[in-house]
Amino acid sequence: MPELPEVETIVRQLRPRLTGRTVQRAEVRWKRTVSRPSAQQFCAGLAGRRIEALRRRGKFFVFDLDDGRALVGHLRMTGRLFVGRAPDEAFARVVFDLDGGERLVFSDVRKFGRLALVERAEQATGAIGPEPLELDGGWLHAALRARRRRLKPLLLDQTFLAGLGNIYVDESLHRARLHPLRASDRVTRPQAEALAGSIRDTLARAIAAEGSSFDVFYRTPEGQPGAFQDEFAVYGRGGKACRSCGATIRRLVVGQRGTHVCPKCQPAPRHAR
DNA sequence: CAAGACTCCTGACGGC
DNA sequence: TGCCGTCAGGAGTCTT
Repeated sequence: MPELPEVETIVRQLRPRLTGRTVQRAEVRWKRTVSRPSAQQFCAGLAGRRIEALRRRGKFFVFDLDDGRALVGHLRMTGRLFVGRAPDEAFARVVFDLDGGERLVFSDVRKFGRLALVERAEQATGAIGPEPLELDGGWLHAALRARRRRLKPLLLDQTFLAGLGNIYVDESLHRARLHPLRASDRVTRPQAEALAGSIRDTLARAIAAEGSSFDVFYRTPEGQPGAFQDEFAVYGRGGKACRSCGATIRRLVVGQRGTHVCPKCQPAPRHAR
């Protein structure tokens, strides 16, 4: 599942290849992939537009266009972006013909991914929380205490913090030695500092590794897998030994999400919400 | 306000 | 071998 590090990697790789390019034509092959406006208006609005800049906001990628509007997209589970040929043409949902004869393909097996053409990027991203790469421990402490939520679902909530998904929440909580069921309003200041640090550090290391690829769904636009899955401490490691203490990693379900914890490093809270 | 259920999708996987 | 049920999961919506 592409999360912040994967989207960041994709944007970094696409930036030199797409900046300054013009979209000559857009073709929508699966209408629901375009969330707004209509597929027809989406194509008409993009024709002839030059891509001025590429950036990321949370898990969204944003292409700023020369008319002031923005093409905003979310990969959700299985969305992928390719310049040139898509490995499997059957999953190409939206195809952009660029100047110079190249093309950009939005491919998506499960069809959850979305693209939008909007006046301002915020219209597509909604009011999401701050970026976590420079997360401040003091801010996080205050924000956690202002809510009464379990830590994991709160960290997954994009309106609270933008960019974390199932993998990096589990990894960050383990590194901070906090249990996912811990009540957010019972996190101490030092624990919040540790959590902020582990989130920043986990994301930075994942970006350095160009993201995580443990199934066929995430590849960089260059077609390469990421390498961060080799550094997972808990995610997908249920039944295996914790690398820091040797205890057996457990898999539980929190908020309908597969969740991985080390019972020794992350003791269950007395006051779980 | 918090949390659970349900929905959208399809490939992968376990069971027989 | 092959069919079938179940599951995973980001985020929005609805219900409790």
